[in-house]
Amino acid sequence: MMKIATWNVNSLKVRLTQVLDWLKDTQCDVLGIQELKCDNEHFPQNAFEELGYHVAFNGQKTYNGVAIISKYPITDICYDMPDYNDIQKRVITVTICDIRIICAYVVNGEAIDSDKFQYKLSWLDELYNHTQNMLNLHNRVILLGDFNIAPSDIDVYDSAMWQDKVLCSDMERSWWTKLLSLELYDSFRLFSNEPKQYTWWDYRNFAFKRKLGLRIDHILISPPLKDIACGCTIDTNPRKNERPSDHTPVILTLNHLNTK
DNA sequence: ATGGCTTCATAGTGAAGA
Repeated sequence: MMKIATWNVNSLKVRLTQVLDWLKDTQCDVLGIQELKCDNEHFPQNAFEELGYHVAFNGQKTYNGVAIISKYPITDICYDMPDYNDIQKRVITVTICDIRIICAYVVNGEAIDSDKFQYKLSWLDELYNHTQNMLNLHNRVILLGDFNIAPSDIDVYDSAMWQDKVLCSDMERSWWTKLLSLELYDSFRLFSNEPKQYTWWDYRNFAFKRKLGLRIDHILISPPLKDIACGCTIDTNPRKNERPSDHTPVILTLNHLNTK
């Protein structure tokens, strides 16, 4: 059994104790983190290594930043997307146990009519190309992270209100469909068709307590991993912490994986 | 209800997140 998770922590500095406690509690093998909001000089490498984890990170001051934490050795680290000139640190790609893992923090996009949305669309095109390249080179591929896309109306607390809004627009959902047509699977939906299964809730208006959320954090897997996937769950417990992240972790479980 | 809350930043008429 191997547990692989994604979690947008919204500042690793603020959330470090919560992340370390969560790793101890869940015994997670691999964790992709987004929104570090810390530069590489301040990444808390020792704290993870003291728990027996390896780390790879791609951070910057103030915003963005991604990392991968692993009980197994990390090799072939690729920072950013090689063919895309982007000062924002949103992607890191590594190999762990012969699985190519892409950890991504997708651009939010602010609003459909904004410049940031145009940046989001071009950025998504580049992530599609990068993922396709990885699939051409590797059989076992995982693309995980904060996608800032709710794939369908059952992933949204008020789909009428969110219709044509950023995170739910036809443009973003078309990209999602195109991405999955590379033969990737939304691992959460392999095991559940239940609506109202969310990974993010607004800090405001008691959104978590009122169950007003979105499912925007995902773990996508290639066919050989689909064959050994035995569960994918959303762990809402960290959202109940004092000073929580607004996102909560998603955990994929794989069976029969040779970790040598 | 164009607000609500949180973080990082600076001391703003804040910016950004989702």
